[in-house]
Parts: sequence; structure tokens; C-alpha cells
Amino acid sequence: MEHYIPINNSLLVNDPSFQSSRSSPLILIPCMGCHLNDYSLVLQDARIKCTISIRINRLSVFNIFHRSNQVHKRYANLLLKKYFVSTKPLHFIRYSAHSIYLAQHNINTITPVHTSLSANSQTSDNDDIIKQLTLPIQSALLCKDFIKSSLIDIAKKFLPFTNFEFYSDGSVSNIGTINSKSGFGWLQTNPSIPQLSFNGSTIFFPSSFKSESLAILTILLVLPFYATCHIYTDSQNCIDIFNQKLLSPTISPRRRLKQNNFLIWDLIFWLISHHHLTVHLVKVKGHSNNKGNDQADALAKKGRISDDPILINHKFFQQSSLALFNYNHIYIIDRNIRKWSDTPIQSRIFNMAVNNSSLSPINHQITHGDIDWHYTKQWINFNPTDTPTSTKLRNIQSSKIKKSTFNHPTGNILQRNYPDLYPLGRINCTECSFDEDTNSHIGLCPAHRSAIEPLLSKFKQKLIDLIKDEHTSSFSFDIECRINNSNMFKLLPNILDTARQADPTTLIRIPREQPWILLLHHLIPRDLAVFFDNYFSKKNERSRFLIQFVSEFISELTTITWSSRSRSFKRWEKSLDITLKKKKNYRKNKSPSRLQPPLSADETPLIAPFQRRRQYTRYYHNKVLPYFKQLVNIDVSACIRWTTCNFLHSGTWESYRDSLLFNLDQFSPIQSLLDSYNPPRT
DNA sequence: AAGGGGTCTAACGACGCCCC
DNA sequence: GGGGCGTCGTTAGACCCCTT
Repeated sequence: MEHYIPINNSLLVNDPSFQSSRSSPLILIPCMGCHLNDYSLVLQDARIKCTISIRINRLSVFNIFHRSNQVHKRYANLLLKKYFVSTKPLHFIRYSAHSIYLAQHNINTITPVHTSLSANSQTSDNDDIIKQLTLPIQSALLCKDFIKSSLIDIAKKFLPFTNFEFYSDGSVSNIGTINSKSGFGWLQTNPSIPQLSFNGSTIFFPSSFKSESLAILTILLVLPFYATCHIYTDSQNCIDIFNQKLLSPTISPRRRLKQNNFLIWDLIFWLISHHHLTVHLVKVKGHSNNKGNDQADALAKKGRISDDPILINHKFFQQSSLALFNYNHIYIIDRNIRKWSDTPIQSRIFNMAVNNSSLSPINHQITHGDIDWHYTKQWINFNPTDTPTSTKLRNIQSSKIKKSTFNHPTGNILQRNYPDLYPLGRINCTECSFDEDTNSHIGLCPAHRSAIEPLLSKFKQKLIDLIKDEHTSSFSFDIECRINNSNMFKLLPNILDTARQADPTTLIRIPREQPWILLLHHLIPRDLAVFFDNYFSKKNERSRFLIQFVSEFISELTTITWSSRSRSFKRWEKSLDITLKKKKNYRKNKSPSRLQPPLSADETPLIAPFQRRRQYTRYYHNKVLPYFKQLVNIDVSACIRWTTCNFLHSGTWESYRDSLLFNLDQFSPIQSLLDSYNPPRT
């Protein structure tokens, strides 16, 4: 905010109009620049000379006189460009601000916690230097006390030296699983200095970058004032960030808070400037038989086992910190918050999507993980045309999405959308004329079975040939046997009929034993993906082959099912004289009829919302019609656990999503660990 | 020792906002 | 309207670590 100060009263003293015993008025003018100016704030308005930034959770407001007020006339001769006049004098405002502060903090006495550094400088005693040096270790780290004391011991032993050489390394195991552990280690290698080493572990957002950063940080923590050190690390990333930030020390808070692990990096640069350190980072190649690096690597692996993690206390930066986001009061999310927010948002969107009642026919498939979402995403995004956008592509995509969300315009959906155009009652499938014409019926329809069966065996043979010719994985035996045994290419009439003859009050469920039905809805079944995962070792190869195979498979399946259904449905529509023209004009014809009596203009707005409301309730709360809203029994809190998993461990949330039956008890070790040393609460 | 998986960056194109 | 700047999504590539 812009900094305003009271006008210098000496100017007013000479003014005869103020020569009175009454309280002097408070005139505020913009500050022209002072030590409080925050240069890191980049302002658009060049007229503002002095800006201050301060972290507050409450603002005290006081009133000012309006420009038109009589009071302003008294100051007209001062020729001030920009000023405000408070309705209350300065001392009154200061007094009320102080009492608000006391009331807010619920205190009567304030104990100063700051120990003045200038007082200590007189006695340059060793103990005092140690005390100053280890202040960051004591206050900036959150860990068990024995870790702090071991760091302080190292700092004491390093105190008489200035030139250091370190090898550092980080290590992360089982990344992307709930068992991920990250550790780091370093050792001092200058032969004239005690060759001490250190290792530790950390939690939250494990990545090798975080481990390596923490290794550098702990090195800097133990260095004495004015020390020089060379750090040999194998992380190109750390070196880049280090050099980049070193060259541009005045970085805006917005940019700073986007840096991953900014708590660690802020502390690193705070130490460099306050402890006057000279640091050089040197790149070494990992696993290149470098003795120091190998030892650091071993230390990092050892540190990984440690159950006592080291964290940064964000409150160390209370002077400069803006409001930081935390995860459920556990720990600060010290990375680009906008990027990170994508994770919970995506998982929530996914959870809402799979909980949608339209997908209830494949509810079992979703809960049992029968659908491979990774390949499904690739397939939905697959563009068979050679241009990025086209009408053709739009039609392909719209058909894919409608079919996959069970919203393809079948009888029941058309009846919902055009209630006056289609006949009342159940619209039966025009091909089998037994069951209702719905999205889920398409795979179960007995009319298509004779055509589907040869197609399945044709593509079974095609898959066997493809894998036999192109497989790259080490094990290639029993290809034929496995594919022959898979349900993927089997048509089981009994199971299909059982699914069809479901209780009419419950919705039809697609049988899990017939995964090929999922392909009709453009969802890739796990039963098919597993062959590609097993027999193709390269990631891009298996995607390419799978998409190609699926593309042909789905196109032929669609021809004999969806296309055939659509043709016969069109004939049926024609027999009832339902044409495309009528559908297109349906809304157009509807709306004038509603507004037809325009004679009473004040009456129409009352009618319109009422009618709309009735339509809404008709489809969402009437259980007889197919599309009433109902809760699907998928855990609503799943998205929270997926995100938590992503926060505590690593990897994409999708990797945790695929084990949908996730056990909440797996968090208890982390929770007990957190409880054990009283985590920061913000 | 090879390969997969993860993290991270740079580069690119596209787009929106702000200011001149 | 155009330039500057930031944002977003995607892709390629480099690197490291772990697993097999």
C-alpha cells in the first residue's frame, strides 16, 4: 500500500490560522521515500514514491473529511497536491490503534524476544558467535532436538576454518507410491578440515530436487561466518536455480512464491547474505565412480531410512512472508500454488464425473478399476485427422464424449429433450423391440450378437498376430493362451441376458464379465490394456499400437452396433413423422407459444420461471423417468485422499486413483509422526 | 547395464490483459 | 491496433534414481 505520513507540523506553526491551543489537525501526505519502502513490490503507478508491505489480519479504519467539507478550505493556501485530513487528531488514532492491538492479542505486557546483535559485538566471545551462528538452526528448522544438536556440534567443529569442500546427494525411493522416502547426505572432503558428514530425511512432496536442496541448505547452516565453500552436487536443477536466483536478488514476491521448495531456497539465500558466505556449486556426473559422490550417495541412502524428518519452519520468515497456503494445517505448500491446485481440482472433477448418475451402468467397472483411464484419455484425445481443428474432428469428438458419458441421443434421452415430439411411455429399441432404447442397451441388444461374435474372434486373432510380430518385452510365451482365455473377446449370451432382465426399478448395469462393451462407449478396458502393458516394453510403442488397434476395433464395432441402431431408429422416427426440421424448430416453436399472450406484459415473467422450474423437477425428482438425480455409491471423499496422497508422497494423483479401494489407515504412521512434534499451525 | 519413471526446463504457439 | 508481458498447455530433452 502507499505510504502516507503526517505533514510536518513546522509548516503549520508559521501559519497564523493554527496558532491556537486546540488539537492540531492530522493532515496526511504521500511519503516521498523512506527506509520502509519495499523495493520488491513492482507497482504500475509511477507516481507512488514509497510503498510499504506488511502482513496483517485486521485493518484499522479511520474517517477523513470529504473534499467538499469546510475544513479543506482552511488548507487551501498550503498548495498540497494530494492529501487527506483525518476527522480525529493523530494522538487519538495512535492511542486507539494501540488499544486495539492490546485487545486483539489479549496481552497486558509485551516481552521482547529479540536479542540485539550490536550488544554482543562488544564481547566477541566464542560462545556468542556460536549462539548467533546456530540461531537459524534453532529457529528455522523443525526437527527432533538431537538432529539440531548434531548440526550445532558440526558447526562448532567447523568454526576455525574458512575453505570447505562438500559432496552432497539426495535420494528418493519408491517414488509415486505411498511408501516413498526421501533422504539426503553430504560430507566434507577438504583434507585440512575435519571430514564430517551428515544425513537426514524429509517428508512432503518428495523429489530428488527437494532432497538435494535440503542437502545444500544443511551445509550452509553449519558454515561459519565469511566462509567459502565448493559444493559438488549432481543436480543440474539446483545449480540452475542457484545461479538464476543469485544473479537476480530482487525478485518480486509473486515470482518468488512460484519457485518450488521456496522455503528451502529462501533460507539458503538468507544464509548467504546474512552469514556472508561465498558458495560455488559444481556439477558432478552421477554414478561416474567419483569417490566423494559415491560416499554422499551412500549417506543419502542411509538418511532415507531415518524416521525423523527435517522441515523448514516458515515462521522464520515472518518479516517477509506473505500469507502462505497450507495443506490441511499440516505443512506449507511451498511451490507454485496455482499449478499445485490443479491436482485437487482435477481429482474433484474426476470424482464428480464418476459419481454422475449417468455413469451408473458402469458403476461396478469404475469401483473395481476395470477401466484404464490413462489409455481412455489418450483415446478420447486421439485425432485421426491431419488438422488440429475441423468439423469432422468435432463430430468425432462429440460422438466419443456423448457415448462415454452415456448421453448419446437414444430414445430415452430424446424423450427427455423433446417431450412433446416423442410418444409417451417407454420407447423400445427398434431392433430387438424388447428392451428400452437406452445407452446401456446397445451392447446388450440381442439383435447385434450374431454380428459381434465373428468380429470379436477376428480382432482376437489380429491382436495375437500383432503381439507375436511386434512384441518387445522379454517374456513372449503363452500369448495365444492368455488372449484366448480373456473375457475381452468372449461373447457370453447368458450373462448378457441376465443383465438385460434386470429388475425394472433398478438401472441396467453392464456386466463386468463383458469388457468389450466398454469399447462401445469409448472406454478402454483394463483387460485389453494389460496385453499391451505386458508385451510392449516401450511406453510410446504400446500407446501407439493400442490406439491403432482400438481405433480399428471400435470403428468396426460401431458400424455393426451404433450405426445399425441409428438407421433403424431413423426409420422408426420417419414412420412417426419426426424429422430433423421439427427437432430444430422445437425450441423456436415452444418459446413463442409460452409468450403468446403478450397483452399482459407484467404477467409473462411470472409464468416463465414457473414453467422452467416444473420442467426441472420433472426430470430430477421423478423416479419413474430415467434421468432423475440419484447418488451413486462411490466414496465422495475419495478426491481428498487422492490429493493427500499426492501431498504426502509423490507422483501424479492418478497413480493413487487407480487403487480406488484405498485404505485411510495408511496415513496413520504419518499422522502419529506429525503429532509427535507438534506441526506448525498457520 | 538397460530401461522405466519422475522431475524439471526450455521452447513454442495461442491467447488475454494492460497501456500507449 | 500494436507491443509488452504473463499465462496456459504441450512437447522434447536432459538428468537422476530405482528396479530388474
